[in-house]
Amino acid sequence: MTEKDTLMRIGELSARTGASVRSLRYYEQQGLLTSTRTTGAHRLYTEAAVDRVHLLRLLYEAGLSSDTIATLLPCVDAPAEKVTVDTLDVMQRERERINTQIAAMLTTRDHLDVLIEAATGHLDRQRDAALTT
Amino acid sequence: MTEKDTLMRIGELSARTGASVRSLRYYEQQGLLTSTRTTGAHRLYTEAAVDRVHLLRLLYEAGLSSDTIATLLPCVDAPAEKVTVDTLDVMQRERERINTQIAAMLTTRDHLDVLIEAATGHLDRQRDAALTT
DNA sequence: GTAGAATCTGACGTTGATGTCAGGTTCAAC
DNA sequence: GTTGAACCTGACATCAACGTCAGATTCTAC
Repeated sequence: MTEKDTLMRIGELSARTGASVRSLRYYEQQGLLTSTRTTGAHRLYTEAAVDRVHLLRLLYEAGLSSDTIATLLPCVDAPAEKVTVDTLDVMQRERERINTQIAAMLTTRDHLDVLIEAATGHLDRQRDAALTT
Repeated sequence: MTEKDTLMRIGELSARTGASVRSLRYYEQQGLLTSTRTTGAHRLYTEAAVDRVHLLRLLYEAGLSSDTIATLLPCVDAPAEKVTVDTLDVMQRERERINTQIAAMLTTRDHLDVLIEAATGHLDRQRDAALTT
């Protein structure tokens, strides 16, 4: 058995992932995270849960919704068994959404760079003027 | 005068930008969009409003909030007059946020590519099996 | 001047991920 | 067995960018 069985409770998982306890419970409620339970109904997580939560955070940060993640996770876990034309469609739509949003962010970042350049220049001149007064 | 004075009303601006009428009023309420008014209080927009709305949509799509946009717009309009250390800070924070989110989206897109590859392969095999039955 | 389309303001509804609080239970250590 | 920390469920709160609806007013064309 490779089962090290080093189970942790929700507080530790929260500390190790940065996700709030509330969020972890929410993820479970959305079917994105599983846990075994203690006889007293306290949640127990394996080491693998840490990676799973990190994956969830990544996908959330990339703008995926809980629903979308719930649709795609089976494909992540069961490499090919759970794939349907619908899930493939979700993947491709999401990929498109990400592409357009990346484009918007790149353009916006360029705009910000111009603004930052102008702003630092302006503030530098202001500071110089103040120093020579 | 270069004032062509081809003013348009909110319905036309909506049609030309893709933003809903509701959104345009909301933008104005947030101080992101200005309009003159007809004697009967109907909004009138110049051609420049089209570009402004497109800019707003871009910034929203890049994840900026109304508040952030409201802070930065003066810097866009008055190249250097309205810049303070605070606005510069907002710009830099927003740039950082965009960078980390782009990173998340790139990683997620890579994951999706792997999934899509596996999925198309699996579905192709399924289809082939069905055809040869 | 009248009809019908467009617009106005104001207010309440929605959605999704999470915060927060209440009241009760369980766990770990002593 | 007692205590204090951690945990449980359930419920309501939040926030932002809208949607939507109501009731009134204005514009445009005839």
